[in-house]
Amino acid sequence: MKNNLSYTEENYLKAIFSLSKKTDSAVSTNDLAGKLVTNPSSVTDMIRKLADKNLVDYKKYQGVTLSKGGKKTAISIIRSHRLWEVFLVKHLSYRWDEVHEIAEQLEHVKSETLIDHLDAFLEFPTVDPHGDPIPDKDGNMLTFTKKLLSELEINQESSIVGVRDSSDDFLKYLNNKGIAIGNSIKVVYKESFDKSLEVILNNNKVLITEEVAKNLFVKDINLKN
Amino acid sequence: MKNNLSYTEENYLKAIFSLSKKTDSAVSTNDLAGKLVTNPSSVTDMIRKLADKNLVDYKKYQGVTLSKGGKKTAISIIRSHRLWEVFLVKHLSYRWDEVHEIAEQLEHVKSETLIDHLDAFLEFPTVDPHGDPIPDKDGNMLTFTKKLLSELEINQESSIVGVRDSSDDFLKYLNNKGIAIGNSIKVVYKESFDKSLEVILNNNKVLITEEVAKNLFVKDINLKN
DNA sequence: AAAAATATTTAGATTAGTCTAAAAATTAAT
DNA sequence: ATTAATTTTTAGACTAATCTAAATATTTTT
Ligand SMILES: [Mn+2]
Ligand SMILES: [Mn+2]
Ligand SMILES: [Mn+2]
Ligand SMILES: [Mn+2]
Repeated sequence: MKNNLSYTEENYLKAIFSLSKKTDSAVSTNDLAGKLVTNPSSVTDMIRKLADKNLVDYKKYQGVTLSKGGKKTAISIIRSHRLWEVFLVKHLSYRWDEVHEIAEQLEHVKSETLIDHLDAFLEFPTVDPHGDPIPDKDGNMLTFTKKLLSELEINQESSIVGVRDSSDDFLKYLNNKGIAIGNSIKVVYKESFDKSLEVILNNNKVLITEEVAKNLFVKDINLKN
Repeated sequence: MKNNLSYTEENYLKAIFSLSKKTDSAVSTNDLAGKLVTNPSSVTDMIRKLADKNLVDYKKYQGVTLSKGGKKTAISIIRSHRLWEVFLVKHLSYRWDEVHEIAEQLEHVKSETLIDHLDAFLEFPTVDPHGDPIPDKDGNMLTFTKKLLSELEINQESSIVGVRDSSDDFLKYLNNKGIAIGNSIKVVYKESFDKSLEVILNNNKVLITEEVAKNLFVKDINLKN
């Protein structure tokens, strides 16, 4: 398990993982370039390099998928990222909308033992401050069932478990409105005209626009956990 | 204060700081190359770059010194390094001989606020696990007076405050012998034959070789603090 | 099925940091 | 004060990662 990948290679693996989860198929050069804010030609170069290291499977013009090893590495970086986010929020008093950029750097620190020590110190959290599941030592993570707030049935008791849009702008917006992971939520009225929702959030009646409702995940309590 | 130096540039500044403190004069190209385990020619290149950024003062064949800004930056990286070391030992249950390499990476994480948050979380420690002083927010640090154990007067009560050799080998040795920062120490007999010392360390009589005595700093209690 | 549009790859340049070998400057020894 | 040894700089090459522009391939539209 002596990987020793560069900062850049690790970011490519993470990006491929994240994009392939959405579409559940090979990731295109252009999509990857978009995600990493670089040029398609640069992506081609790097994919070749990762393929040489057996971290991805790649055939010209066919897109790229993670190999078994590549996926394992990607997951371990995601684990590192999310644990650091928990640390920053729980112990360094950052808000959940402030931690992503710092975690982007911390996730690349190389050590055989660091992340497991951090995990223990944090008492093995299972979700990060944005509600995303944290893989354990072996790469397993909760796949709790969730749905968009916009799809939640009326009068169904639920709670906020994550965000679809994790841009700084959106997180800041939520923060201003006092909306956070773990908040209880129930839709009491759906306005058909503008698709806005009247909800009870932590016992307060609040209006939620369609745009927001489409970017908030809530727990789907029809299914266990 | 928008520095944005590379990992490498930061390491050069740290190395220049550390070498210039020892000799208290301009640092030679060769010494720097030795410290950074690189070639003199590479050092010349990098020094030029740092001089262009006004981080060092440099004239051909004359060695290099830190500018005011360069020194400030160097100190802030040292602050970061030492605070992370405290974190790793105090909260992630590492031993003091295990933390240096990880801190070498963590010290370079860029954030306006991270280190001050960490400092507060750690409750503003003034020394790191190796007994080295931690600069505060403004770059001030304790300059407690210390001397080598080999120079300590007989029967003088003192305590261990640091190491001169901070190689892994030496730290591991100390760890095995149960010698750590803060331990009380008193020399009861100096053997003239091999320059070994008989000392009382934490109320136990122990034999210390010259080699070890020359690499352990003890508090010089003749002077205040 | 050909043309047009889009996606991807190739070719060649660029930058940061490093390296080796050779040249020049400085310092030490005779 | 020459010569010799050492230190430092220059010159040129190399790798990783990126970029622009041009060349191919693929997909979509007609
Ligand atoms: Mn994040
Ligand atoms: Mn997150
Ligand atoms: Mn250290
Ligand atoms: Mn230290």
